[in-house]
Amino acid sequence: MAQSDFYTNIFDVVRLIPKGRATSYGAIAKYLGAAKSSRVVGWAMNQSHTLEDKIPAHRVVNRLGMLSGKMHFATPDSMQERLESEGLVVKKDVIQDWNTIFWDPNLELDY
DNA sequence: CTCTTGACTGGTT
DNA sequence: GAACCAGCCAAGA
Repeated sequence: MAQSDFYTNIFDVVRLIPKGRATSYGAIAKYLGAAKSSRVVGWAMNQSHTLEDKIPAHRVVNRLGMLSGKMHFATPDSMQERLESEGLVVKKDVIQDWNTIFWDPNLELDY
């Protein structure tokens, strides 16, 4: 692979996020066995826009359900727009009912 | 090669 | 409860 396996795994998990749900950087990192490398997950998202295969990075937010990376999208509003179009409720850059929307790969997926 | 920064998180103060 | 600090890892200057 061009990128390290860690990066590939990150993108793979993000693509598996069901529509109408979202997860956090830490959850992905933890799923990959690197709970303390959440920053790298964020960095991977930053790289995602350079990839040929675009990934639903808008479904990945910080642990508070806040759209921390919205400013890195083409337009800051595109992230919220996408989430809302998928049935999520976003208010003030924060996903409402985050506890319900949260999709934990550690619970939903299995190696 | 060294230093800084960052789409994070958890623990302290 | 907001603010600050430390750890972790990759990329850019």
